[in-house]
Amino acid sequence: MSDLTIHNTLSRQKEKFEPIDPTHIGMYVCGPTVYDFAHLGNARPVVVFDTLYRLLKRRYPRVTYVRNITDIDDKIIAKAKNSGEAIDTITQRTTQAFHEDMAALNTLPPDIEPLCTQHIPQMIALIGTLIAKGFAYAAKGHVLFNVPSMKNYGELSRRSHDELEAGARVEIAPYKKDPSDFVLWKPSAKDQPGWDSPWGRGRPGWHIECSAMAKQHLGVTFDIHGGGLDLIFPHHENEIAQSRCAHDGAPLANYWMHNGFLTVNNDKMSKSLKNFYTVRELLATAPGEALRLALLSGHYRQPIDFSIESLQNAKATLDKWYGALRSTAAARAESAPPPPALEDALSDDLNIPLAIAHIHEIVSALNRAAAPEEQAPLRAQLLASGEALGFLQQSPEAWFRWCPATCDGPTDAEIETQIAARLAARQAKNYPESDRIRDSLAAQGVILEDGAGGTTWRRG
RNA sequence: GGCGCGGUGGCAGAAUGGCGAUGUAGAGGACUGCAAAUCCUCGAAUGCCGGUUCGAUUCCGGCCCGUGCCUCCA
Repeated sequence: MSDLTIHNTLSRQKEKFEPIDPTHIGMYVCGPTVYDFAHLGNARPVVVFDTLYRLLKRRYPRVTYVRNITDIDDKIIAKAKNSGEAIDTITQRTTQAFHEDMAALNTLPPDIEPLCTQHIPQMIALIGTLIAKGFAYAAKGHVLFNVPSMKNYGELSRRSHDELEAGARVEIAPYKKDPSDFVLWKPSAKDQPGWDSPWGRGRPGWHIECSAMAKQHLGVTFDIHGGGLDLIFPHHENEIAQSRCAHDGAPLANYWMHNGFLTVNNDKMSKSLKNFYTVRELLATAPGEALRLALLSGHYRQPIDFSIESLQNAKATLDKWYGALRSTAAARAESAPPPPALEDALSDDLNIPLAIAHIHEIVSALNRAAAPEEQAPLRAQLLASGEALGFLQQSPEAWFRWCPATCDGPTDAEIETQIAARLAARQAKNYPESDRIRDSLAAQGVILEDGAGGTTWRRG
């Protein structure tokens, strides 16, 4: 197996991955703020880092994957105020929906999924350390990180302090010592959730949670930190500042990985632009696996322009893959590891499009193979390759019977009855009648395929 | 303004200092009662201009076009 290389945002280059401890890899990925359904852009890093997680698990004996849930945030507070719902109700419901949506995309759950609200003491301790070491200060109920106090601030995003000031576009709070200082702790009004702290009742700023939870679950320095491109600045930059300054300069993570954006009609998909699709609404129109393939069809660092057409293409591709499995179902596949070509593609900074091309080649070979003993090893390769990328884990029958949420066509049993009637007509050489049945089903979204082993069907 | 990313067949999308994958769409054929699926065959691409080089899509420079970040963001 070839070396694993990773594009490290710190160096803007591909680097050979050298784990801190080859027997135990640590990975942290920023998770959702739970105030609303996940949109497809939120799902991209989850799917991408799930694929990396699967690769790491095959290459190393143990991997700890941590993905947090941000369950305290001003957007959540605002949502609760507007809707009249309790914050806990919103965060728990949204977390559950997130879990359901991500499971539908065939993502494995992380090993640890910490909640911010359960790590307040760790955040307070970290803030205390930063104050004690002279990197943070309290002012008017806030605690702020003093950016000029850190010499190397800006290494990840490659921004100098001067550039930050030049680009400042927000109103600068009067209690800040420096315009680029950011909040570690802020006061809560009586009607806002808050926790007692040495600086009064308040709540954490956005960035401190990840520093505190990463330290708690992965230690001071760990291997890989992932997230979307837009988190590089300010979120990850500030995480680095907090953690390094609290830990005498020790790195937070050795490798920083960032996925590219998802666009819709070439515009960034975002809640503020209101041009987003939620995962949930798309799952009503297409199988989760097709959504996953659409999200993985481009390299993880490149932008992906999502469209309904790209989703349909992904579904058609999976139809072909599952079709190969269905037509060779008689050849029992033993289990096998994914082929080296696929592992090499994934090990080269997660070249998923190339890995998918290898799957196409296996499918073609499987379709060409006539003898069961020839098919069996190819099936094994196909199933293993699919699992490596989070595909092909259901039965072909289940795949082809998938129905959208609005499914109002014939039931499985009705289809079987029609197929039997058509078979009788065919045997009587009553082709007008058999074609009428087939056309009738086709009009209802059911496609029949006559094969050597009988007639199969699928919902299109 | 500062920092950054990208431009490859109709579309999607890899790779590469020398034969430019893969999928899809398209054309033809095999198979089929007819289809569908599958298989076979075929046509089809490196934004523009320079430079380095025996050779550039790849490296360098310029230009054009698109796009992201610069304290809500995956």
